[in-house]
Amino acid sequence: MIDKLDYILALARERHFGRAAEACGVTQPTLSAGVKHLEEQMGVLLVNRGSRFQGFTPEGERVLDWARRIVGDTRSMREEINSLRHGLTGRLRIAAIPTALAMVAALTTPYRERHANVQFTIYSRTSIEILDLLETLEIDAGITYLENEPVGRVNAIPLYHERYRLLTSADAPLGNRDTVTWAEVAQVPLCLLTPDMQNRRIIDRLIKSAGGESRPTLESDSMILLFSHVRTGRWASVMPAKLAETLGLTDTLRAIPITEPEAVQTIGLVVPSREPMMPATAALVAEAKRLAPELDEI
Amino acid sequence: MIDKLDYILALARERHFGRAAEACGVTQPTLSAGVKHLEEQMGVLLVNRGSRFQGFTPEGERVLDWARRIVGDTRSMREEINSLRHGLTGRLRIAAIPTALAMVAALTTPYRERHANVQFTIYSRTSIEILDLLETLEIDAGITYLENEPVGRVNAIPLYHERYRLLTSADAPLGNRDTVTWAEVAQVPLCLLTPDMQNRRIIDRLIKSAGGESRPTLESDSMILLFSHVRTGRWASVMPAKLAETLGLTDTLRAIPITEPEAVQTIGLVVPSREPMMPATAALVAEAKRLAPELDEI
DNA sequence: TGGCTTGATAGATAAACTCTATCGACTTGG
DNA sequence: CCAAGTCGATAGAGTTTATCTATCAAGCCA
Repeated sequence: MIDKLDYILALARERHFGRAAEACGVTQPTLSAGVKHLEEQMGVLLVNRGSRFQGFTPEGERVLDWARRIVGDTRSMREEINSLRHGLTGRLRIAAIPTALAMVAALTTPYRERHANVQFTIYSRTSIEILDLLETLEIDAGITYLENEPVGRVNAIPLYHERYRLLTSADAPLGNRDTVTWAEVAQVPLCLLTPDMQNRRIIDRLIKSAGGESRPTLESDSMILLFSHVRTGRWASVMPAKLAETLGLTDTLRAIPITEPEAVQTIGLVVPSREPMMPATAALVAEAKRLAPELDEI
Repeated sequence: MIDKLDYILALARERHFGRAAEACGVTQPTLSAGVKHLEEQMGVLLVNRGSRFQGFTPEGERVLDWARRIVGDTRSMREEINSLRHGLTGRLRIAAIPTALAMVAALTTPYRERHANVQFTIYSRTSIEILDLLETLEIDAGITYLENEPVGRVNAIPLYHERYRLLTSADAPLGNRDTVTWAEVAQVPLCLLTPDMQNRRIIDRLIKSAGGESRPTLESDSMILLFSHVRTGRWASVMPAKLAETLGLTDTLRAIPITEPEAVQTIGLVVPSREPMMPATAALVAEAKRLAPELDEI
């Protein structure tokens, strides 16, 4: 029964019987039979088919919802019982927004001190994707903005505050300043994240509210790429202070506070709001709460 | 897998392999094998055995907790999918405190108008037992006091307010009064519920705070029994106004408001706090919310 | 000790599961 | 319009799992 529920979860992810079967470690006929069996048990078709996968029926969608919960709980149960005997083990799947990636180490490092047998998989995703992945339980935790855009049925633990800096070389325009305004930043050609990133949308909004217009000369979904451009001394960017510090400032590369307004975003850990949590996730939440007070000091 | 979890739930209820097997509709060896299989999967003993059932190990208790959730969700899923096609069906298990039993009909009657295919099982239990049954998901909803004693992880919907009356014959002492005080009530020989009932504890507290002492001449766990005694004209009791009205007042049998203080208890529907609820339970909550405003008018 | 209760075990049978191989419907590119 | 490819369903065989009946061994109580 639980296996079958797992089948349709894979099917929802892969949208393809063959690949879903592979993901479950069974052959395609086995998965097909499993789905069919589930449909017989429920007395209703769950999957629309017509010589290929065509999505789920409304009933199928509801079953999917329950299946995520039931399969997730089953997994949590195993992990909990296992952790009672061998301490925390398993793999923690975390997704973080690109601008927060540099801060993840602050969380994972002390965590690993305590729980050496837990492994991590960390994805770089947009804030919207993170909420989706949390909803479908494909990740155990996310690190993203806690404000601005609605978060769904999740628990949030504030981690630190993101403040913006103009990252530019010292000999570029504005490069000698102690602070700059958003109105001034709006005049500079920038490298920014792509507009599917909330960070970009926030910066666009700030520039716009300062009367400017955001027309970046270069866009990318990779902070590394943006930073490497700025590093040449010929480009500028706007990024969170902590990220700039982590990536490394030099004499010629400056991170200048941007004021008027001094924008502050709260970044936090978000986990699916289900009682009880997986032990490994609960430990991550504990670590986040322990860490939060000192993170803004760094 | 889910079957096996069901086995240990039955085992927890029955505390006996044979009876648990019977409750699950399988033979005892099948249930034994199922439990053993579960223990192998978890890699840890779940049940303490020594030629007979001796309770669960700590790990077993945790698995039980998860099993209630997982099995409950599975059941909820089936019910929901079924209700999408055939409307609400199934059986709603409700437990109510004795003093609220007369009010249950106010909830079940309009419910049944809307959902004719839902069947009811209604238990009379103490408020403490109701919370236990909710915790272990052995009932779908309870009707009990919302105040005084802590309710656990449940959602509560207020239904109505319980006000106390001295139920006595017109020609008995105090029988001609329009109101009486708790101090006066304390002087009268009473028939009351047994002390395991919260209603009794509340009345004891009220009598005590009025300087009296509660020494009922007759105790029972059945309101019917108390009422039938009062009906003879030779006994008196304290019971909620609504209950007295439901049981039927006559010229010679009076329900006299008790004042100083005028004690009011909130009675409400409580359901397990899990998202999402079973559709039949959700409909009961909806009915309760619909009904609550008018119940106090009756 | 002897009878009773309780849960584990053995062996037979039935049911369920999963695989390989193949089919038929549909899509796509030439 | 056809040939090749993709996708999911189906058939049939082999294996595994589940469940039953019958029986056993340990503990309990008189």
